[in-house]
Amino acid sequence: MKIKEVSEFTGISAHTIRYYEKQGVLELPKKDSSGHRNYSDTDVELINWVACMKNSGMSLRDIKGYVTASMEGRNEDALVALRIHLEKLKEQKKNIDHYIDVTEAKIKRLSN
Amino acid sequence: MKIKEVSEFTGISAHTIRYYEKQGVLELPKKDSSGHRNYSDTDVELINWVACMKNSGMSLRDIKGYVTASMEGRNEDALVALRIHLEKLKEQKKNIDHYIDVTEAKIKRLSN
DNA sequence: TAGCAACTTAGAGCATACTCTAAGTCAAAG
DNA sequence: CTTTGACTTAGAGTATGCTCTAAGTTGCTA
Repeated sequence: MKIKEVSEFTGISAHTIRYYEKQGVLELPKKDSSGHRNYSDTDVELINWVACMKNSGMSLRDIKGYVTASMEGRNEDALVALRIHLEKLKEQKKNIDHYIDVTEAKIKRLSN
Repeated sequence: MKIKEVSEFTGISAHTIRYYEKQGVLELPKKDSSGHRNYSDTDVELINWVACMKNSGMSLRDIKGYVTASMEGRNEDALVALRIHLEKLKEQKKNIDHYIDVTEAKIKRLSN
């Protein structure tokens, strides 16, 4: 897959994919004979999961930690990163539930 | 209340409160004889609610919209801002629930 | 073979939201 | 009186995460 196809498939812009590679969040894929990025199915799968983590609010620093552990076969470290993120998501959910309550209450108070 | 007390009460730093005033998110409070900010109970109450909105992820632009409507007595506009924010919170909650599921599934898959 | 789209790089610019610095004023405590 | 600490301002700097630009190469299509 070329970068544009990956971009369309994952919803991350080509600019952003290159940016992630420059930041070390993603590894550079193999290049074809004319120097263009050529992504394997495995690469695309990883980028897709990165998109998911990004959308769920994981920081690039943490995504990089996950990806690096993953690429180096440090499976336990990758899992730890995911578990920490999961805890953050659950915390966020709790906070949002609270803020929904508070905002609903405020709206009710102002509606009189 | 002086700015430091407001800062302690609301959890927003004095720097940030001044920044909000410069950005027009908050109105400048009355100043005492030596030119220091002197916040009324009403001011503090508003800043506290601003802190709540900020913590729940409302952008400064939207908080400014709410505060301005509120200060100008445009109650319906203030309410609309809150209702829009409430919808965003509910959307966020849905997304987070989804990402919790996805992350848990990923963890399970990697745990084998 | 000319044109066009898609690719490449380094690096600049932007949006959001702070966060800090410099230089100075002012009031109360020792 | 002088030191301490909180306050004032304008404005610079930081962090995150893009987003775009410039200048150039490559490869398909008419």
